[in-house]
Amino acid sequence: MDNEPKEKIYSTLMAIPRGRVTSYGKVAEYAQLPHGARLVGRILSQLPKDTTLPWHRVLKANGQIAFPPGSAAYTRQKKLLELEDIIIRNGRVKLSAFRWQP
DNA sequence: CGCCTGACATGAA
DNA sequence: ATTCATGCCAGGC
Repeated sequence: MDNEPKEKIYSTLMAIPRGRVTSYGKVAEYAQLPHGARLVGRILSQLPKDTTLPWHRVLKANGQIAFPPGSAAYTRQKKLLELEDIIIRNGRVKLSAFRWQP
């Protein structure tokens, strides 16, 4: 089967160091999925809740969380990010953390 | 088989 | 900086 993309995405996620974040588009790019930003989102949405992947380190291209502010998922992700020294200011993550290079 | 939706990205007004 | 519209891919109905 063609589970390659999924595995690729998993590998990319695991490759993100602590205290650093990236965007769906970048993940898709490094996972060899051209224009697969939504695919990444799809995959993450289908991740099991007991996953060990750092999905919380994945944000939108503009540095915002992909969830509506105030929602449970948003709060959860923000919490996880703050635990990694990634402070969120006005719904926007610190740009310093956004520069992640493979 | 066609239409709609969604953890996105980008460009233009 | 904000809002609207379009493009892409996969799934669900």
